[in-house]
Amino acid sequence: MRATVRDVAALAGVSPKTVSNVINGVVPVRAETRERVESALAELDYVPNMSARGLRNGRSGNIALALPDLSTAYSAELARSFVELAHERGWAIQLEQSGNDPHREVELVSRARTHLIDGLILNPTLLSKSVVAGTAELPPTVVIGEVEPYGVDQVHVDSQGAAREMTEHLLATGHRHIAIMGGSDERWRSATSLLRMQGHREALEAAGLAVDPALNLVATQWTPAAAASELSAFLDRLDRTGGALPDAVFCFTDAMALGVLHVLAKRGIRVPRDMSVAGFDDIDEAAFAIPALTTVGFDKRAIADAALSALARRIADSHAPASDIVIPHRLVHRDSVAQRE
Amino acid sequence: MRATVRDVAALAGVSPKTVSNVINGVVPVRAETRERVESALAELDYVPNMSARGLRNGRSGNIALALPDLSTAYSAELARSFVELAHERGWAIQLEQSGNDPHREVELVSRARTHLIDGLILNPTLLSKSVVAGTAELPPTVVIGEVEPYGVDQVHVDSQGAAREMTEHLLATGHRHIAIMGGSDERWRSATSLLRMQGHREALEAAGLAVDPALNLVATQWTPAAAASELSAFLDRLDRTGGALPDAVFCFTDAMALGVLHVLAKRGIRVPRDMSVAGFDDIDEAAFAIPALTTVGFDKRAIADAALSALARRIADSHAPASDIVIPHRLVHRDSVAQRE
DNA sequence: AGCGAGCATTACATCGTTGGAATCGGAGCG
DNA sequence: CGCTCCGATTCCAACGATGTAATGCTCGCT
Repeated sequence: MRATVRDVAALAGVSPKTVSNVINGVVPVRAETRERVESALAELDYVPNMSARGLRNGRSGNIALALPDLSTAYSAELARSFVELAHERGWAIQLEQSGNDPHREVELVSRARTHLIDGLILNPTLLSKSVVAGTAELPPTVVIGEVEPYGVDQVHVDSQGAAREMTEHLLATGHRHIAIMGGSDERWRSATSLLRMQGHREALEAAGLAVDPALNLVATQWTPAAAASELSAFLDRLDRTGGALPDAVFCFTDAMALGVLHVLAKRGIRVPRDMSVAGFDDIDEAAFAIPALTTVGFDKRAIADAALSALARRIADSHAPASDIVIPHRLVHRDSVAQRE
Repeated sequence: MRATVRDVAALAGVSPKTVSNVINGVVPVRAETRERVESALAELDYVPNMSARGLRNGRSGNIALALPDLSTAYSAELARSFVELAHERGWAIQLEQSGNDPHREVELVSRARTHLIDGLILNPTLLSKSVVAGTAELPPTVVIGEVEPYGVDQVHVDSQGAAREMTEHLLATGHRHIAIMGGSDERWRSATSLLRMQGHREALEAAGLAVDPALNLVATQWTPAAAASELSAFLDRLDRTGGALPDAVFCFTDAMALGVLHVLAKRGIRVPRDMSVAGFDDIDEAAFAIPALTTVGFDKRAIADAALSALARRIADSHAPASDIVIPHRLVHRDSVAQRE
């Protein structure tokens, strides 16, 4: 059996509480006593029982990380940073998947209590104001990504600004017919998508160009497969109608850009010579795409760090004002965008 | 505050234990009483406190999933399946990263007890027999991947057989100088790598060919970046010495294949015309590589399912004989391997 | 030596749940 | 009518850690 504080106390010749004091280090303990206890701890290989500790002080040491689709590279990179940084703070990460299912998002928020969660980090795609507001008792929650501000702590990049910059860059390099992959329409919409569309539109309008709705490609999932199939359908449509190719595709995630690059390569459309492609996220694979992907980069570790800090603050003081932390981004210039004549 | 069994009991006019009996359903409860309790449960929106339950009966409902590198696509896909399937069994997944650090692997195994873990699913790269054997009290553990059999439940694909088949396929399509990416040598080794090398060697020898150690490319991490840099160094070496290009590269993971494809594209070495490339894992991105990657596919969901079943069995009966489940694989033929005349 | 101050340590109770033993109530039997 | 028996329910204790209040100890000062 595992050693308990009682065992350690007996071995060190002190009371259980003194052992607890040594471990937690808040109450002062005489140096000599501490030493005895510590060697007893080591000898018995004591590991605290988190259930008991959690029961006593209401903390489990677990926080949930809920991501929309765990199988994407972006999720993986984010999860990695979270696990590493949470560890440094003595937290373990419980992984949850929200899917693109709004019911699941609601359930996660309301049922988070089931599994000993001290806090919840949520990356919603669809979560709307009412969902969170409607829940009486929310666990301490930090939202990654951009949603309507509803008084919850948020950490995110400036999607709108970044999209505007990328489109400005495409315009500056001579592109005039820029398709977007991952747009929203009446069939499918997400907060992130809308913001990136908005930034894109702003850049176009500032340049005196109109938004062409035919160039808004909607992917119901932000995966390579969905993007590939959407782009194929689009190109087929162009073939039939004899429409002109766009000179660039701005993909709202790198994952979709990979699907786009694949389809273009397969059809003999050369990137960037015939068409430029830009992404968003700067996932590890982006640098190894063919050609290397020009994209919007930001520090995923910084997101995790900021989110965990915000969560720690929220747990400590549930009435603190909601924070809204913006993680800086930058355009990462690689080889998939070329200067047009 | 959250409602407790006491609150529910008071509302239903019964004792706490009766409430517990209703919830757990092992001890018979009169239908009329059960109804009263159940409506009280619903009214108070009772959620059991898992810390207390865990303290009482030693179960937390959490299992740990420890993967070597969480940022890879393969890890992400696996994690996704695990999270989904674990949920169906009422478990939550706690994510851990073992890195390629053997100390960390040891620590995970021995310290797993810290965080209320009912079981551990471990995907070791380096874990050796002694590590697990040396630990006095192992939590119920299932190993994903192939390691020396040391009496622990295992779930894995037949790496050796799959590698042999892939090399046979490359030989059958006329390749004669096959480099491997992800091999082991005195500097770096992993069980998986050694098995795949072994399968590769068997195929070569069966065809009467010798293994050329110069074609064994070692990547200290199985990432696109490491593979790209290793391949670049190799090609530079060939340039200097005027050696002949291999006609194929068999990458021991798809992630590395992506790095390899990128380097080849950048150097103008056409795939598959000048050189074939094969992978292993069939990650989602493999179908969207340029060209689409020929690889070894297997059902990641089946791995998760088998591992969870094995773990459930192990938790129920810690003395059950160790199982060794082999997940079937298949060659997935795409466009990165061509017939050499 | 005596006394209080102040720090180190202990005893006890408690967190919420659930095994196990004890108890209660009602049905069945002599 | 009383007794047994059995199923349903209750009571009690325990899981392990820790906050609180009480106690013990040492030291310095007179």
